[in-house]
Amino acid sequence: MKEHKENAVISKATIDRLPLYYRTLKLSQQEGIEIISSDELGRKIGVTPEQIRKDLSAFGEFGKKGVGYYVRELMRNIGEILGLNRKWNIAIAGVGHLGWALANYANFSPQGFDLQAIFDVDTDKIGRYINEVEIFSIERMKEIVSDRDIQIGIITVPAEYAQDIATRFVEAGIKGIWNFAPVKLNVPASIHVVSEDLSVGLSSMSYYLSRQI
Amino acid sequence: MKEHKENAVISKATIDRLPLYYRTLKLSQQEGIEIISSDELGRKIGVTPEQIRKDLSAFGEFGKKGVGYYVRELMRNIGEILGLNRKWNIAIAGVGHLGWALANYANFSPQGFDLQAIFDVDTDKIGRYINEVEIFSIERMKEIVSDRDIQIGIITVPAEYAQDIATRFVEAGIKGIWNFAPVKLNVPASIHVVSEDLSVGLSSMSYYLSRQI
DNA sequence: TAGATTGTTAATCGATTAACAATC
DNA sequence: TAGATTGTTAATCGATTAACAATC
Repeated sequence: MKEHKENAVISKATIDRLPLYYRTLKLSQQEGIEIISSDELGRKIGVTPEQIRKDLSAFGEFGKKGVGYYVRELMRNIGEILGLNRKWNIAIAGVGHLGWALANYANFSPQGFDLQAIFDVDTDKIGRYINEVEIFSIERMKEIVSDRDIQIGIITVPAEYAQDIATRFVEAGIKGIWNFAPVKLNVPASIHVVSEDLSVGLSSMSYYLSRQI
Repeated sequence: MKEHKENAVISKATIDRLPLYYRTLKLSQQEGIEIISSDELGRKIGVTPEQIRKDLSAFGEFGKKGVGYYVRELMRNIGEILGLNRKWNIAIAGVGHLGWALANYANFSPQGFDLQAIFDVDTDKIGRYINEVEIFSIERMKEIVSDRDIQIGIITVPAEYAQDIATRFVEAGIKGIWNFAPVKLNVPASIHVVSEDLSVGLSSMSYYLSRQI
């Protein structure tokens, strides 16, 4: 088997599909499936088999011609590509409804994401715990991000405070931001920002339904 | 001004940017800005001005050459395109952390989305209210979706129940599904599904940070 | 008028799909 | 071996970017 093809630029679309492959493989494994074809995997995910083979080929040769993919092996390979074998320390800023929901989300740790701290400005909330994770004052962000080696910051504060929080996260030494506030964040290019803009989903839904109903 | 160019197929990418334009125009309007150029708008959103002009040109001519776009007018036009002037009745299925957060999300109604009902299986929750919206048994879905003319269903149940809920929503007469469960839903092609797969965001973040740190 | 900025066509870039040789 | 399925190259499709005439 070839090693990873370094140098090749891999499309964002491909990267975004890898987690789907990983998740579906995991489910298949739990069902006791040991070998899966790109056809079968694609059917489960809603992606063409050619797409899957193309995506995977960017990283190596993980299948067996005439046979398919060994579920366990492909899972391990994709997990390695995605860096899921590694532990990431994360922090949430903003304990509103969404921040609270995310802080209670149980599936972070099995995926290697370890919630280390929660930040808020509300003095009523500071000092409390959500699932054994302490809520700290935002003033202590730098100290705690550094002490606990937190690499990823999650922003669930209202839009008007999001840029300030992003800047604080960056100054505290965070490397990636998962942003739920509906604003464009200005951060250095070295910081990786993933934005979840929930308002887009409903509006685009409205567009499509308008033309139909 | 031309009317909407019917027949033209508009890319999903374009549709997904319209809500960003709309939101940014709204903010600009609140700041008292009356005219905005594609350049300025693009700078605020993080999109090229050419992209904006191209996107808008699919629907008509909304600007004034040499001047820019009248904020109020462009907002009204995009709102109309997105169907935001219309009222949509929505329902949430699943009062977990995320469902609860969404049920408490205050910004639905100003955007024209009216939460009419919440569904759950938990008898402790049924009969209670979240922000004056009642939680009903899932058994009553058909009746309530029909009575209240609910067009959009939001799925925030655990992955293993999502398909069942989707099927029930469809049978109840819903036209669109906003799905937060990490599964591919099998529904008739006429049903518009928007999926928010939150697990993808963190995993892709992990990919990019792995190569960097 | 001169400068600015739109709307649109053409060029480029990127991603998906099709086809098929390789091979298990 | 024959059938199945991968990995990859080529073809197609779609989306973005560049360029510029139109015009306010």
